[in-house]
Amino acid sequence: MRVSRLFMATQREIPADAEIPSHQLMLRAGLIRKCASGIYAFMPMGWKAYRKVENIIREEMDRAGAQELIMPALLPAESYQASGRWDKFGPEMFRLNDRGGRQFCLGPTHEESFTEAVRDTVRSYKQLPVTLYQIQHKYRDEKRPRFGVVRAREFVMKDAYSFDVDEAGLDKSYDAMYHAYRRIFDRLGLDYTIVDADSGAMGGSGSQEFMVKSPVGEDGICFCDACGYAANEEKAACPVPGKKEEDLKQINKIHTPDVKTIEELIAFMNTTPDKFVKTILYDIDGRIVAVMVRGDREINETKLSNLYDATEMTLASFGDVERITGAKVGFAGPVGLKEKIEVIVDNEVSVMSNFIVGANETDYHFENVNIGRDFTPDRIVDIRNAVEGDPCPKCGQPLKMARGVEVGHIFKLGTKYSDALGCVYLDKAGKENSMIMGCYGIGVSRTLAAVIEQNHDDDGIRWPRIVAPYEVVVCPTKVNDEENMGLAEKVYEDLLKAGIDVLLDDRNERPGVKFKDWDLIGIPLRITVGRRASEGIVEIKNRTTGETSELTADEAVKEATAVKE
RNA sequence: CGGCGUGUGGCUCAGUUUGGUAGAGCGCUACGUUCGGGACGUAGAGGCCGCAAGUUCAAAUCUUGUCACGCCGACCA
Repeated sequence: MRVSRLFMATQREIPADAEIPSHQLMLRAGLIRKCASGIYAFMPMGWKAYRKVENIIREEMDRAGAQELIMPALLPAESYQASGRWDKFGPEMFRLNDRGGRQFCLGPTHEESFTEAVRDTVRSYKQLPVTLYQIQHKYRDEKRPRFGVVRAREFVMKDAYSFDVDEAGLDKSYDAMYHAYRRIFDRLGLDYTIVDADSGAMGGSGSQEFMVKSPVGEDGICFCDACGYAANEEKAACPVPGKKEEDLKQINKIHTPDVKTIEELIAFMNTTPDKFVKTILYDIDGRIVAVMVRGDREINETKLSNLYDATEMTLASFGDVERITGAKVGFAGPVGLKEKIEVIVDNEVSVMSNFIVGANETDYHFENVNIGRDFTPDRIVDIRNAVEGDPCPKCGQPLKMARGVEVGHIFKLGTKYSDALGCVYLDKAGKENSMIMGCYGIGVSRTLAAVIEQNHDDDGIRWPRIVAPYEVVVCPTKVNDEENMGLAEKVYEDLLKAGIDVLLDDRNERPGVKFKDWDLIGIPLRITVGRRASEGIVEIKNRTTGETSELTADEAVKEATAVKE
C-alpha cells in the first residue's frame, strides 16, 4: 500500500475526552473514530489490526473444534421472554419495534439464539457434543460507556456455546475452550491472569475470567504468589477470623454532632477505622436490608446480590434510610433495627467486640456495642471485598491485589437455558434430557485495546508483529530523488512478493514527520532509505527495541521477512 | 440513574465575569527557501459560537428550556 493513497490521518494533539493510553493512541493514530458515546467506527488502519486479532481467535476456535456461524444482531423479543431475560436485562438492552409494533432488541448476548438453533437441529445424543461460535457485534446500553472501545455500547464479541449430554462432557468442552483461550492470549503476547469469577447474572456453576493486567482495569483481582490462587475480587472468599476474647464493656451512647462519615468519626473519637462497624442500607428488589462491615472494609455487592438472588439492588434512598432508622443518613446502626428489617453481618464483624456503630438517632453513636448482647444479626456471612494482605483462601499466605481488563470469560452454564427453551436430546434409552451448556466470550475490540494498553511508549503504539496493521514501512527520505525513491520501490516490491504486509511512504514529507507518524501508529519495522541510498544501503529500525542497523537492501528484505510472529 | 463539568473552523483551546465587526496555535491549500526526528516565510481557504425560545437597538457572552459529550458512584466481554 502506498501511503499517499492511504485513507488515514494522524493527530498531533491528544483528544480532549480520551483518558487512557489505548483510547488516546487509537484516536491519535486514526485507528478509530467516535460516532456517538460508546460507538466507534474502525478506520482502515484500525480495522486491519482488528482483523488480525479476529483471525487469531478464529484460528484457535477452529483448531479447538468449534464451528463458526452468524446469528442476527436484530432479535425478536420472544426468545428473551422465554428465557426470562427480556425483563432481567432492563434498560441495558436496546429495544425497538417493527412497523407492526412487534418488539425486537439488538442482541446483548446470544445464549437464546444458539440454544434455539441447537434445539431445532439436534435430536439425538449421537449429534452431541457440539460447540458453535460467532464473531459479531453486541449491543448494550451501558450506563456509562468509557475508555473508548474498552467499554463501548456497540462492541465485537466472539461468543461460543457448547452443548453436551452430561457434566463430564461439559468439563471436556470447557477445557477445550480454556486451552484455546490460553493459546489466543499467548499468541497476542498479552500479560494476563486467569481468575475464578462470579457466575453472576449468567447463572451456572463455574466460571473463569481472563484478565489483562493493567492499571486502567475496571476489575480488581486478588492473587497469591505462593500457591497460584487468583480470583476476581467480587468472588474471592474472605476468611473467617478467629475470635479474640475481650471483656465486654458497658454500651454507651455518645454525642457526635455533625459527624457522619467514617473519616469524621475517626478524627472525632481519635481512634482507627477498624474499631467501627458501618451499617449500610440496601434496597434489594424493594426490600430494605442492613449490611454491616468493618469501618475500613467495602461491601461486596456481588456477594450480597447472590445472597438474595437479587434482580435489582441499589443503596436505599435517603428517604428510606431516615424512615427506617429514624435518624439522618450517617447514623444508622443495628441496635433496635432488627425489629424492622433484616440485619446481615460480615464474618469479620462477628468476632469484634466493643465496637462503635450509629445509634439510629441523629448526632449520636454507640460505643462498646457487642453482638448477642446488644443486637442479634439475622445472618452472619462473608459479605465484604477481599483486600491486600487477606489470607489466601487456599494456602493462607497474604493475597496481593491488581487491576485487570476482562478480555475473556468462560462459564459452565448447566441447563439454565436448555431448560427454559426446551433444548433437549434423546439419550440411548430414548429418554429426553436437557443439554448441558457452556458459554465462552472474548471481547474482540476490547482485546485490541488491551494489546495497545500493554504495548506503548511515549511515542505511540508498539504493535506486536502478529497484530500490527502493517508489518513493515519503507520510508524514503527524498521522494523526488530518483536513486532514493528507486531503491525504496525495489525494497517495497521485494517485500510485497515475500507476502509481507508492507507500506511505502511515498508522501513528499520531511523525514521527521514520517518517523513520528510511524512511531505513533507503531509499525514494527521501519526501513529508511536515505543518506546511503546511492550505495544501496538502507537502515532498518525495530519499533519495540529501538535497535537500528544499516544493511544492504537485499539483507534488509531478508531480515524483514525472516521474523514471523 | 444521581452528583459535577464542558459544548466556539478538522484537532487543542482563548474570548463569556462587565453584551458592541468571531480569535490563536496545530492541521489544510498555493508559492519560495528547506529536507534523518512533527522546519521557516509569504499569501489563502475554512466558523447557523450545540439547538430552541426569550431579554435587548444589539447576544458566543444575559435568562429559560433542550440536546449532546465528558468526569465521579452501582453492572459486564
